Amino acid sequence: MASSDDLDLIAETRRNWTERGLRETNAMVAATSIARAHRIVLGRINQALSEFDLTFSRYEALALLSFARNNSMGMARMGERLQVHPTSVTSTIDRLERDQLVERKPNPDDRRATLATLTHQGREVLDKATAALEGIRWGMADIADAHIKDLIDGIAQVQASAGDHTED
Amino acid sequence: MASSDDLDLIAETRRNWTERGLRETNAMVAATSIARAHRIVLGRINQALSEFDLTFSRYEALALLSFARNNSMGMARMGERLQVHPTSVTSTIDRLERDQLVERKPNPDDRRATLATLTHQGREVLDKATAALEGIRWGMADIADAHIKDLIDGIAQVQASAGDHTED
DNA sequence: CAGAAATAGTAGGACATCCGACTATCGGAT
DNA sequence: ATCCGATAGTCGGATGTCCTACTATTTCTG
Repeated sequence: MASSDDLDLIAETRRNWTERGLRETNAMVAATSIARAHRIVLGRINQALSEFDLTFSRYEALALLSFARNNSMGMARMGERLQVHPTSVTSTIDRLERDQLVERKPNPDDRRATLATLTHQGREVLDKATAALEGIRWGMADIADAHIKDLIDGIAQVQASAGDHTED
Repeated sequence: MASSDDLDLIAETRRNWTERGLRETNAMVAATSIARAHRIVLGRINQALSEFDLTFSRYEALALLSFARNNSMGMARMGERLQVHPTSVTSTIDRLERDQLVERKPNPDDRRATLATLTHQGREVLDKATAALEGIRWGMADIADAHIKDLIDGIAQVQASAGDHTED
């Protein structure tokens, strides 16, 4: 089974590092595991979304707008909510606007600001894409719900610690 | 504290989706959490590595070569071990070779293949970078070791399930 | 042994992400 | 009222990742 190969891979990596005298092997394994899990899960999700010419980043942006008042939100606020750099928001909205899923509109109260607004077409695509993602359980495949909860708890530790270190 | 803001963010997202009637909210939260944890941890690691003009991807490649016989390995095998696409290996080795941390050498036993070999300079940079990463606990900051172990176990479920679904 | 299938690596293109720099605008302090 | 720092958004550049397509070899098959 390929799954046992994967576990062997990690075990061997840990062994190599331990032989070399590394202290924080658990932290090292966690970091590499997060990177690999990210590639695995994002790969599955993006494949499911490719049918709609979407990526997970763009999907998240659409979903965020769909929860906002008037389906509309300033770009800076989107960056805060999605926890990405402002220039990433620009890039994401560029592509969503190109595909007519989102519109840029000026903010009448602040001429610096731009409001991203979900279009009717954007809403329709979002709903279909959501159904597709539910079908694949957001890339979590056949992992038991109990395991998923443990995973969320573990990652929450990372996210919680992030708030205390963003001010470097 | 910003950390509670982060948790609020997740809680609010979950609430929004639940109101909309989503079934697999745990899977959804897990997927978005992995993506954000990845950005957080990789950001910390890459910042620590920037001092050495390295990124985590390139660091992983150097480390992999350092464990190989003769500090040398075929590119295809590197892709398997790092679990990335062959073209990503080409790109990574390109940059490592540009910085003279790795050399490409022909494989005398197979004229299709190319061996990536760690240079003396690459080994020195790797050792310094490893010390720096230990200093920041591979981006896992002040998370308790017990929590890290739980996180690893949770992610292992994702990786284990990956082997059974790559043949789509 | 000749042709087909598989494998190794690269080239070109699309995206997502970050950083530094830049313009426009807002707001507060003097 | 005016000047200066903070904020909103974009631009250009670098990197990492994937995909498709292509060349060069190797290996299998009939």
